Amino acid sequence: MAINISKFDVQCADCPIRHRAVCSKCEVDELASLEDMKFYRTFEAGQTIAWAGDNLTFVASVVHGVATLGQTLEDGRTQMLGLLLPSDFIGRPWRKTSAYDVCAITDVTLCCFRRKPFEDMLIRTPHIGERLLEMTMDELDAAREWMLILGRKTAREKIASLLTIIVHREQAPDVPRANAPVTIDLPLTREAMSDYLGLTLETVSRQISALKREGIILLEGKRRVVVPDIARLLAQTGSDAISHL
Amino acid sequence: MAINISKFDVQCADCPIRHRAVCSKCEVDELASLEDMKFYRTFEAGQTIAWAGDNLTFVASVVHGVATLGQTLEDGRTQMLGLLLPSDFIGRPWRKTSAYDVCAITDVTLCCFRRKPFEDMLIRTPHIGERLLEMTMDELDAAREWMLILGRKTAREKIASLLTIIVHREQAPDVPRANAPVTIDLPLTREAMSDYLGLTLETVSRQISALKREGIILLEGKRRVVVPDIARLLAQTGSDAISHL
DNA sequence: CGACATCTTGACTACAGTCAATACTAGTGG
DNA sequence: CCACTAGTATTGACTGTAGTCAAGATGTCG
Repeated sequence: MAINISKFDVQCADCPIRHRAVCSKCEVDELASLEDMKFYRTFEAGQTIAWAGDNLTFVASVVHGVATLGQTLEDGRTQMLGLLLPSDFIGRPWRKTSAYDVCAITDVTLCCFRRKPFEDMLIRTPHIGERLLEMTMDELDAAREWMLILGRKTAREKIASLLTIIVHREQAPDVPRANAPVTIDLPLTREAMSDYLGLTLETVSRQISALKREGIILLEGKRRVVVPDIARLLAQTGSDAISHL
Repeated sequence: MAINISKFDVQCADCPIRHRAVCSKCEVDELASLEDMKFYRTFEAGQTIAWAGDNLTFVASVVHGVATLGQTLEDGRTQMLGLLLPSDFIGRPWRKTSAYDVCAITDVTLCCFRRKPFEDMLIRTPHIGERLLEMTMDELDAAREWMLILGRKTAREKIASLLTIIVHREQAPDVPRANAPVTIDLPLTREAMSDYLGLTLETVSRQISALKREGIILLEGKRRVVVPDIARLLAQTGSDAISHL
């Protein structure tokens, strides 16, 4: 597992996730402390960042790229537990090992902090803890929304829900414009979608074909989806309101 | 919805959840502030504490009893998202409405704080925020464990997992004794179990009957379960390690 | 005892899983 | 440039698990 340590010396002030990551509430002096501690790591698409149970000596923010959080049963069944996008946080303070598998699905850059110094900083710097609390609560809401999808929705509803969630994330939520067509690039293979939704990849494929056949979505290539009318897609999700991640 | 405001004036020092709840890290002076703010509320078994979308003017700790966190699709399908046991926290600071249905399944006593003063206190008192962060992270881990159960396990594995989790909670985790028989009282009806596991109540009933037929569990009445050999039950869960809630 | 909740069991159905063949796409090397 | 391969996606035929509908059993409380 080759790990590239790339020290760009990106200034926090210029950081693309400065205003959303765990550091977003920090004052200039606090940011300076973090700046001293931080180091970058990059992972290639497909690389595993950590296996469940691995020692994790750092915590980190995703700067670029997409990673997944997942868990595996001994017979190989896997369930994806979350998508990690830029500004999302990896690791848990005061816990030595990773509870989940973390995999880079695109090339990923992490802004890392060794765990112990970060924990000390967390105690000394309430702004970090406050932001981490907010982010953790958002994750919890997202996880609970997924529980409803996993436990109670049909295959078709699951696919529609996933697409809806991705639409809401890609298109910044500021403009809730009526029914202009929306194009999304799926960052996921059919198999990754199936791991996310608790389905098989064949079922995912069939449901996507069905939605296409009915004109609810259009495909441009395999990974690019056009939604001509979001309302029609929403009607397939089984619930009117889908929120975040 | 009759709400009883019972002002026992229980001293925090004597509180049964003093050392596990959101206040557990507080110093005496901090505790005194909380003591000034708090008020008790009780709900009868079966009562709804809040519906999803309701205005929630308070946050609270569960002192006595068991409540559930759930979500409902418009056609009536419901998914339980968590069990709230004594010391668990209800509500989310800085959010005005409840994101979920909260129902008392036994008589419940809550230690409540009006939201706004609690938010102010949270900023002034890092000890509270630290504890709330810990608790939220635990909830997140529990929710993610459930995602795996909901998404990837068979009906039989789901039932075995639920029983295992309840065993681990009832029996304090201190004694990991080998294979002494364990008795548990289910706080849940078959329907509640089905809502938890994303199954129908008929399937729950059938699987429990099957486990009984095979001698993996014994029933004393409908709600009391004896597990003669935990290892055999664990072997039915599909995963070797089940952690918490 | 009767009324109502809850639970169990059976017969049948349907949705999604499994296994397998085929198609599409992109990348590699002759 | 084309042939070959490997990874990804689609589709079909069949199976099996859990859902649905319904009857009856058990249990609890007035």
